[in-house]
Amino acid sequence: MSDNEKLSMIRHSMAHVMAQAVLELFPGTKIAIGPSIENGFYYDFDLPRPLTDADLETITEKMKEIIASGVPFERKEVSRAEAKALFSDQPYKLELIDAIPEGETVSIYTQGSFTDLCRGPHVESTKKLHADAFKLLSIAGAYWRGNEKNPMLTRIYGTAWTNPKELRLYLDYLADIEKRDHRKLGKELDLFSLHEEAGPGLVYWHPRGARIRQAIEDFWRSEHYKNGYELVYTPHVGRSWLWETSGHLGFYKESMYPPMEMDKSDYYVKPMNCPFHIMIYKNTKHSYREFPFRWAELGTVYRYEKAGALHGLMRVRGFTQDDAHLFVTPDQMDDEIIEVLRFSMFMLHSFGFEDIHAYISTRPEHSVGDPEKWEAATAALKKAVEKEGLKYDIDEGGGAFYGPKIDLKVKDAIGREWQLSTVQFDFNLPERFDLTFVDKDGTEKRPYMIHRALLGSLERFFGVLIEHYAGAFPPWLSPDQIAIIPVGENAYDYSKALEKRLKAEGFRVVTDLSSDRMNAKIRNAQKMKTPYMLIIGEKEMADDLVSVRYRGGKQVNGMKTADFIAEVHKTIDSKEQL
RNA sequence: GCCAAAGUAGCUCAGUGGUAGAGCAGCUCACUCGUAAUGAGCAGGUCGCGGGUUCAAUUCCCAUCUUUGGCUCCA
Repeated sequence: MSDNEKLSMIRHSMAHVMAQAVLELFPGTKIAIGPSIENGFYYDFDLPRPLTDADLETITEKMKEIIASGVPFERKEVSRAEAKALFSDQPYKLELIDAIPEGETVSIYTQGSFTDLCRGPHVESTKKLHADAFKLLSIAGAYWRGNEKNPMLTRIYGTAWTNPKELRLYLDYLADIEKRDHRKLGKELDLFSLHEEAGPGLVYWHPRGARIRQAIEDFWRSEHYKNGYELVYTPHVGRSWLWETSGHLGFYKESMYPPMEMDKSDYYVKPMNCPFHIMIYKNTKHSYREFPFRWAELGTVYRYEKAGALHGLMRVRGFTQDDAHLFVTPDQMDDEIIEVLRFSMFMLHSFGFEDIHAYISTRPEHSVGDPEKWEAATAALKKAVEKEGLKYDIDEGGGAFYGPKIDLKVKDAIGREWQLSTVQFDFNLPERFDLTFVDKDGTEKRPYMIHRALLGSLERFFGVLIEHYAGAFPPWLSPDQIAIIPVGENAYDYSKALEKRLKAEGFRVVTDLSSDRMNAKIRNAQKMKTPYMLIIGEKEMADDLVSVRYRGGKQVNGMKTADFIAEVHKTIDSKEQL
């Protein structure tokens, strides 16, 4: 048996123990399901009253008693009728029994006073569980069988491991996640804010956050020009005609901000940029000779996200997509996709993401467009990921109704996966807007249209970056790259002159002229995770030197200022982390 | 949208049926200091917003907004 199977058995058994504890503490509770999941387990209950965090303690104590009692887990196969009789007062279990396909065995597991309908397997006895290697983590709501039409049950999440050391490691990992939380760091580093009174899900980029965004955007724009893109700008609102034609008013209306009426027309704030880029395309008749078109825009869009779905920078109502639309002829498709993917990988690598996984989604049941085109497009996507040597999974039928796609997910510094890039074919909009070009033979043909975003949205990407770097950005992205710290007042003028000199090099520099002690200034710069701190006093002033304190704590005293400048240039230009 | 919890000073948080408190940040003054917090003082809050109960509500109740953890959703 693999370690994973063993762990999942422990977790599943732990879920049963928890259910027993809950039933003993809260008689009358209806139990639903309780599987093992990644890192732990949960069980869904229909409880006589809501639970509090204090209840988790009580349940934990009860679970420890059950574990200590060392009762065996006993499997028994029963008939459907027996099972129904056993669970006659458990409506969710009855529903589950009815869902078991005819002819499949129905098994139950019993430990102590608790019997559950369960396929198993379980550990032999609660002796095999470790009373100090589990922890109940949270109480949450969850729909019965995941359907929002069904009643909402109370879910208790827990984590369980083979020994206390593993549990501690996992809890440390959770603490690390908390430390990296972009909402917390966003406040501490003064990067951005959200204002409930001014509208939820709308992001305010503070100067320090804006510097990072500026660095990202500058890089993004110059790379797009280098890679054969043109940049465009389009409006933020459009008349209903645009959204009727695109079809968004038909299938996406509930996610759009409501219309504004003006001159007897309805105007909508854009939830996406594509129809606008299409208007540019339609402005003139196109020849195959002009192809391909690659139009990119940092386009700000607004979407109505359900209140409960909002989450820091990760899920917002207004955001800027690093969007581009490619219009290509059928014979350019393969090469273009390869290029997009290569470009995408380059961008992600530039931001320190090395571990990248691709997901290709193919044609769903309900789709628009010629199946042959779907085939060709999907083949182009596969060819591209293979050419790039990317690991990939295929999500059969997981594409949007309008075309197949590749999503790229990156692993961050602590192994969490984030979806960033997406490349999607669109067989819907060219049809709806009747896009054409004149081919070699003089006939009008339909171009292929490809949507792509490399970073996803700047807001979300920013959130991911904050968590990836835990706020300690590589120098090329740091809001302040260098903090000058004069030792005493006599070094103030010199420090100001040095600041000017470093700024002339293009560096982002601050000088701390506050009345704080030098130690406090170092502490403050360190807390802001500034990569370079320059300590300036008599010695440095005398010989045009700097004493460098690096963010990591390393010190190099008496460095020639010119050498320091060269070193910082090198680190910034190479986009290295410090 | 659903279940649950929370909302007190700029931040982190304490507290109470009798109109609020700490630390940090801010401001003022003194100190000018050699690698993660100098000291003293001052100022700062309709206790999320609306309603109800009460002699009295920040505290109890209802409603609402927002946030958090999940669920659903993410074309």
